[in-house]
Amino acid sequence: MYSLAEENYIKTIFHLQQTKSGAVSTNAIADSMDTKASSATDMVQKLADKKVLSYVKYKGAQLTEKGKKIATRIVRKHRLWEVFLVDKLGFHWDEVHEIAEQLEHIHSTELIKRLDTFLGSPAFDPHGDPIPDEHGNFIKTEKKLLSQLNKSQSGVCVGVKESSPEYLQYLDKKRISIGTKINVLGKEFFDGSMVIEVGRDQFFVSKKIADNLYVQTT
Amino acid sequence: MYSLAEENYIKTIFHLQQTKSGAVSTNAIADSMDTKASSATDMVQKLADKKVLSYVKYKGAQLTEKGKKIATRIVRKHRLWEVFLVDKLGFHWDEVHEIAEQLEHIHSTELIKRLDTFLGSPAFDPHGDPIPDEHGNFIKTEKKLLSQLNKSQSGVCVGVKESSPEYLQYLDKKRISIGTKINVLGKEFFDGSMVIEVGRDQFFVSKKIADNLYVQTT
DNA sequence: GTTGTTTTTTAGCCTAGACTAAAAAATAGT
DNA sequence: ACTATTTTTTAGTCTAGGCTAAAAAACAAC
Repeated sequence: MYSLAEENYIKTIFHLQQTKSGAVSTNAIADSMDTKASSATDMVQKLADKKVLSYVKYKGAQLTEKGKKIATRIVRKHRLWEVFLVDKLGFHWDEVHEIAEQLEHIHSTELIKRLDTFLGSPAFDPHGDPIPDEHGNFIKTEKKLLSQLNKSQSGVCVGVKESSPEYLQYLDKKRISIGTKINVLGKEFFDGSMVIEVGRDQFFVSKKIADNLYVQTT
Repeated sequence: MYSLAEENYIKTIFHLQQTKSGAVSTNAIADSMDTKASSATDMVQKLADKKVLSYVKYKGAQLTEKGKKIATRIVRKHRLWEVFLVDKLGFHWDEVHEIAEQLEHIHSTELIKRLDTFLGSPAFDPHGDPIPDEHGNFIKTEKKLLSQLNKSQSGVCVGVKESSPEYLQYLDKKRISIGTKINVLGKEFFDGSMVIEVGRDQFFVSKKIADNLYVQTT
């Protein structure tokens, strides 16, 4: 069994090594956990003793298979709970992260098995991120920002990057939500603004807006 | 905000002062928390500083109104989660306590409000214990052991005291579950055994069995 | 009321996990 | 290749929450 602190480190390292390849520096860990590098060093050494990760002084840490398994289990729990909060309790997709951060640390494999069944074994969470299965396998999605698409490409909205209430209200007004298909009709290279098609509507979006929306391309 | 340890102490003291009147001794707290009296003393002093309880050295602790409010909120969460686990996820009433012990510490008032609505604002948990409302008020039930009833009295099954799988299987076999009405047809004073009526069935139960079943009398 | 027993508290120590400040290694600039 | 700078680690300290052993208060017995 791992402590709350250990689980949080494992999860953070997992996410960091998803984006950047190679070993993760203690500084990167500390930064993304809002703590100090010295604390990260301590914990990384402790986790190395437990064979959760391999660690070379001054070089950084890398999760072992064991570590990755622990991490995906936590991610699975986090995302299943998010589905629960949105689908069953009616939370908005933007309100659930913090609560799921707490729920992901509940220990009970039986609970997760039953929760998964109760939710209909969803493959994606409300932000469009894939939910690992019991064995830790999950679908790798090609998740891009809307602003990365070019003219006449299209994608399905799967989430937002940094979500303020104002931004979410904007999306509501334009009838964009998870699963909405978006076609890029035109793109202005000068300022990155776009003309997009949503349902029958066609309208202009600034780069700032396109920079905050994640789409899944097929 | 209170730490996990603090919340557990508050909850334990609350339960102890429900059963015994007057101040709760540090020893009683330590016993029911599986810790040492010295640790309980430390924590009780800390909680007294925070005005959660009043504490007189060598005399014991008593929750203040503030403390009781905190405690009932935790109890409310615990029992709502138990309803969720049984009603929605299909757990048996006997399997949920440990998981609810963890879930009761999730912090989010909005979550509890929505969970309550989702569950249909239940008044009782799967063990027959009343669920406090948002303001901490709850129904005081007259909960007795079956063995405390006399001839020709009756009660509704609301829970078990110490539940082993064997005992629960026995109840299943006899078709006794939460809500089952039980009439006492006879009672033997020599050994405390009874003849009871459940539905159309009439049968003999030993004192040991009658000592483990909670009934609510009307 | 003195004495023995039990209960409760105090004093001192331990571990997890955080921190600061200083030392050491790695990296960069010339 | 040699400094200068940045990154990372180490050493030492702090707090929360436990623990043990000893001291102190409360209670019981005569």
